Amino acid sequence: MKLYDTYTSSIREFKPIDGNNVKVYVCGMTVQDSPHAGHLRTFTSFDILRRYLEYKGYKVSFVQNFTDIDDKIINKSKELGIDWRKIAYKYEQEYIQYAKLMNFKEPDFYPKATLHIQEIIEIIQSLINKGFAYVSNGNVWFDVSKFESYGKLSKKTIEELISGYRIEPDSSKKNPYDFALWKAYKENEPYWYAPFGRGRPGWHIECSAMVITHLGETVDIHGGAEDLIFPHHENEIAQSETYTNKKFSNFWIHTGFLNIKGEKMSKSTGIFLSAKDLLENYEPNVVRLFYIKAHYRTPLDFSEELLNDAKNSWNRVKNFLLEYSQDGKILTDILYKFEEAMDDNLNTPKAISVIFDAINLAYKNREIAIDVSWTIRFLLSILGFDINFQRTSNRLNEIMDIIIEIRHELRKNAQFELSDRIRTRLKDMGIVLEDTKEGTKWKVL
RNA sequence: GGCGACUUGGCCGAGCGGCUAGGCGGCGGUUUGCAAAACCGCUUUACCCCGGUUCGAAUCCGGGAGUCGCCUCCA
Repeated sequence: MKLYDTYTSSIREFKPIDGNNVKVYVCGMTVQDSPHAGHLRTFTSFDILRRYLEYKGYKVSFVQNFTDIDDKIINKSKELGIDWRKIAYKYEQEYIQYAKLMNFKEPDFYPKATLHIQEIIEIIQSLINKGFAYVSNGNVWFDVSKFESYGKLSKKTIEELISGYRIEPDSSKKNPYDFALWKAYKENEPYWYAPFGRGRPGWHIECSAMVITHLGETVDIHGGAEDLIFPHHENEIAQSETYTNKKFSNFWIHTGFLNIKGEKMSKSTGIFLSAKDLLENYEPNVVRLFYIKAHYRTPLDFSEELLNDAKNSWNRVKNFLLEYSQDGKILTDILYKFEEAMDDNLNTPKAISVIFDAINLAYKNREIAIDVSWTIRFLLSILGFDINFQRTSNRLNEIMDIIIEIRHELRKNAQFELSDRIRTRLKDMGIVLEDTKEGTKWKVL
């Protein structure tokens, strides 16, 4: 299996460091606000990475954090007069709610920054002792000039960074590109005691602490969306590798953005679609299909039209699976093509085309349809789709039997107006009737 | 300004030097009481532009144009 690695800017063969065990760390949400559709795209990509690695037989340790302390959370707390912990908890729970809806496989652990303050302090103290960090006005800064390979992930040099620096540097820094490991206490802000003064962790350090605590000094895969390459992941590398003297991650995987009209979806610009709005209007399977119809590294534009395309595509899959819902056997030639696509840096658009090819084939060659359907169900489950959509109560089955029986009488007597009205009304509430030669079939959309 | 990614038919989107990608939409037909679902056919020489390499390039090389991202918080 091959994966694109940002660090080497190349597609490389993936091999776990430790036998069959794969350690994956994904940078999760800073719980400062409700999740939006862009977040869901990113985490869908990593959900599929994780599921596919497991399908390949690896034992995956999957950790995705919550950063539950930062400037925006504190500001919001001040603004609303609500304890910052309550705000963080609220958005954390919101994220988990949507993650469940999206059928993201639950991470082995959801660590939180504020539960790792001791580990953070230990790392910072070590960096100070090693001479890579310095205390200034109660802040602790990482001295970037000391870390030789700074910029190697984002392909930047310190010189370039200086020339491009666009904001007023903090006066307590030696160099404008030094970043905060620890922020000095300010009035009315949360703080913890540390040997170098009370304050709170800067952004970046919490991830290093959580990775090292839960997965170890070197992980197989570290990921996030592409906006994390710089400075977040660059800084994680600098502080972690200085602390451990070991390579921090074997692979760096970054996902493309979800855009709206070509512009990056982002809370700060106001251009975004909330997870709530998205999932109220489209079922999770459709959303998932929409996301993975594009490769995870390419930018993807959001629009109603494209969501509807995905919805119609999904209906084709669903219709096929509902028509052939019996147990069958796995067709290995389809499975092989699917694996070939997925092994190639998770080429989900190609993998989906394998599924549609198989459906087309089955419709033209119905004796294999049951096995094709069975195979597709298997493939969809690897991709994280929830295919148990036939859940209907016995009560509903009985009611539908009665309705269909009555409609049958009506149609026999050519009372089409009435029978059509029943069909239309049911369709409005999401129950579709199909009058076929073999009788009337129904399904819940 | 620096660095990076991208540019494929009406729309989305694979493609990694020769072999129909796939989906959605549209049109016509088969089927149906009408629908739905499905099937068949069509949607005519798709690959940003200009050079080059090659028997052969959407695919490789050079140049140009454009879009987006990162360089500040961001999935």
